[in-house]
Amino acid sequence: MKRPTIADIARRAGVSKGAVSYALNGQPGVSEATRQRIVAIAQEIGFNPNSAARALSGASARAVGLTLCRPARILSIEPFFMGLISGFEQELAARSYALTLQVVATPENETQVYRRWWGERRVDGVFVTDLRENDIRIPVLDELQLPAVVIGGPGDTGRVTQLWSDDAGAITEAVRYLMALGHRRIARVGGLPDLLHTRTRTRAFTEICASLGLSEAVTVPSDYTGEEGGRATRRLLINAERPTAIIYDNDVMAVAGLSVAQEMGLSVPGDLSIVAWDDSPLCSLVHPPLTALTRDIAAYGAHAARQLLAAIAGEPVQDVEEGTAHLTPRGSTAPPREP
Amino acid sequence: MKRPTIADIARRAGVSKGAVSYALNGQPGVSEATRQRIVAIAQEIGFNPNSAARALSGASARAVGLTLCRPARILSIEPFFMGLISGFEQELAARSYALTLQVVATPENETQVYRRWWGERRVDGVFVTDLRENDIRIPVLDELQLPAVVIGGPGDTGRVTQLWSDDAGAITEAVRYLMALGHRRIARVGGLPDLLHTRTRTRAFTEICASLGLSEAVTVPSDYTGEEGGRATRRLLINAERPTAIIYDNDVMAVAGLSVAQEMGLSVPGDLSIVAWDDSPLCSLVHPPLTALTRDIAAYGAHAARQLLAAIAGEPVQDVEEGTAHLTPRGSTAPPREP
DNA sequence: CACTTCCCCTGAAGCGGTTGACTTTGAAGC
DNA sequence: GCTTCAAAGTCAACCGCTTCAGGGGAAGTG
Repeated sequence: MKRPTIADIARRAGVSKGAVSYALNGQPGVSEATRQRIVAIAQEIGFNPNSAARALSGASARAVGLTLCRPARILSIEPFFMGLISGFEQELAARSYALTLQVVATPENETQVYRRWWGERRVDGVFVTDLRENDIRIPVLDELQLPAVVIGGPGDTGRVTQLWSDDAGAITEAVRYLMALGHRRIARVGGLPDLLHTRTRTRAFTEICASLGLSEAVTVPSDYTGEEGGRATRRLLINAERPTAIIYDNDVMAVAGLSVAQEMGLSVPGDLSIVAWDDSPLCSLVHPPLTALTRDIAAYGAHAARQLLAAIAGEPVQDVEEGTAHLTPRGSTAPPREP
Repeated sequence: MKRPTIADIARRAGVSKGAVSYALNGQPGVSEATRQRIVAIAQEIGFNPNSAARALSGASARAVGLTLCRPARILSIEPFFMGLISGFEQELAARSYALTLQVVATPENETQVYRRWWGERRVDGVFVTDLRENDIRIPVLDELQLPAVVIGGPGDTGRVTQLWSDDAGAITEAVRYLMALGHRRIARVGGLPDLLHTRTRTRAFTEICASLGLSEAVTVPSDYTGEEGGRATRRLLINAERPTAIIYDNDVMAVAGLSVAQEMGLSVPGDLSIVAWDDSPLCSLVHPPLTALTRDIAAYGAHAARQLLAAIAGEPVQDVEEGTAHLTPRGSTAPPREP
C-alpha cells in the first residue's frame, strides 16, 4: 500500500505541492476555502506527513531523546523512570512529538549517544537524568548546542536548563517529623553517592540533624537496589546503638529495609520507623504501608517536557525548582518504643 | 556548529558522494583502499549519517516502536515492561536501531499511533504487547503491512509473528509443586481478563486443577495493580474455606497479597503459601521472599527484538514459544499447617 | 590490435516535504 | 482608466542520502 504524499493531495485538489504544504501547516498563502478543501482531502486519504522528509527540509525531527544509564535490574523495578516517562508522554503526545529511548551502560556511552542522535538529526532535544558533579555530558551538550533539560539538580549545567525538586526541604520535613515523634537516632540510606541530588540530600540531612542536635545522624551510601538497601539496613541495625528511624533515598530500598527489619525480628514501626523517598504504589503495598515523601513524578516529567519543548522552540527557559515533596504518614512511622 | 555530510567527506577524499555512500555502507563499488580512506575521514570529522535523509531515500528509518497501553500507575511499578525494554535495547543498540516509545490510553489509540507512525515512516516495525482476543490492532497491522512482533500469545495474529512463553507449563509446575507440599485449596489471582495470556493461564489452571482432583480451584480476576490484588486476596481469605495457597499473575499483586495476609494476622507461609508470576527483584525484597515463576524477561525482549529485526529485513520468521518459566522456591511456600 | 569484461568510480535523479522568489488576479485608490 | 498592492498560488531549489545508468581505463581474450 502506497503512502499518500502531498503530491497526491495536490493533484486531487488541483493545486501545487506548495499550496498543500501551506494549507496543512496553517501558514498564510492560501485562502480559507482552499485550506479547508485540502485538509478535507488529507483527512479522507489518511495523510500523514513523512517525518523524514520534514526533518530533512530543515524542520525539526519532532522527537526527543532519553538515555537511561542504570543496570537493567534497577530499571525494571525502580518506579521513578516509568513515572517520569509517563509524564513526558502527556506533553509529547499532545504535540505529537515522539520519545526515543536508549538504555546505556555508562555516562560516556550517553555522550556518544547524544553525538550520534545529534549527527543523525534524530532528536531535537534530550532529557538528562542522574546529574553528577562535573558531569561529562554537560560540555558535550554545550558543544553540540543540543537543547536539553536536566532533571535533578541543582548543579553547574551552564547553558543547559535544569529542573529539580527541593530535596533539602523534603528531608528537613522528614527529620523534623521523626524528631517530633521522639526519635533521636535517625539514619539515612542514600542513593548512588555520585549523583548530585544524593549529595544535596546528604548535605541537607547532615545539616538539619546537626542544627537539631542529632549528633549521630549518619548516611550510609547505597545504590538504589533492594539488595544493597537491605545490606545497608542490616549493617545499621546490628549496632548496639541502632537507629530508631531510617530514611531511604528510594522506595525500593525502603521496602528492602522493612523486610530486613522483619527478618531480624524487629517490629516496624515499634522498633524501627521507616520513611521512603518517592511514594510509588509500592509503598502502600507492603505491610505496614510506608510513610513516604510524596511528589508527583508524572507532573515533574510533564513539566520537564514542557521546558524541553520550549527550549527547542527557542523560547527562553529558566531553571525551575519544583515544589517540595510532602510527607505522607502511613503505618511505618511511630514514636520509638521506650528503651 | 555545522553537521558534516557525505558531501564534506567526498570533497576531502576527492571522490564523489556516491563513492562515499558505497564506502560507508559496505557496498561494492569502491576499492578497499578508497573505502578505508573514506572511513578514516568520516571517523575523523565525526560523521553520522542524517537519519532523515537516509529514511527519505528509501532506506529504513532504523527505528522501531513500542506502544504501552496501561495506566501510568501500573506502568511505573510493573517491572515487566522495563525488563522487556532493556531486552529490546540489547539487540537494537547493537545495530543502532532506535526505540520509539508511546504511552497510550486505549487499544484504539494504539492503532492510531501505528497508522501515524507508518504514515510518517517513523518506524520500520513495532512491538505489540498485551494481545487480546480478536485484537483490533492485528487487522490494522495487516492492512498497513507494518512489520510487527506480538509478545504474548498464542493467538490468532494472522500474518504477524508472535512470541510467547509456555504459560500452561509454568502454571502446571506451580500447581504440582503446591500439591506436593500438601495444598488442596489453591486459588489464583489473575491479571486483566481481556488479555489472551491471562485466558491461557486461566484455562490451564482450571484444567490442571481439575485433572488433579482439586475441585475448588478458583481464579479471581484482577488487573495487575497492587490495590486490586490486595482486595482480591482479602476476598479469598475471608472465606471459611479459605485457600492455603494463592498463585498471583504478577509480582506486584503477590506482594500486595502478602501484605494483606500479614495484615489479617495470617503467617506466610504457615497459613498461606504465595507464588508470584514473574520474578522481579521485588520478590526477593519482601519478607518472606516470594516463591516465583522465573523467566528471563530481558532475554525474552531480546529475542523479540531479533524476530522483529528479521521481519523488517524481510527474512522469514516463525512463531516461537519461549521456554517455560521455572519455579524458584523461596520462603513464601511451605506445607500447609495442619488444621 | 580490436574487442569484451570487469572494476572503480562519477553524475544525476529522486525520496517528500519546506520555503523563498515570483506570477497572476482582483480590488482599492487616485 | 491607470497604477498599486495584497492575497493566493505556482515554481523550483534544496535538505542529505541512496542508487542506477553509464563512463573510463586496465586487464584479459582471440
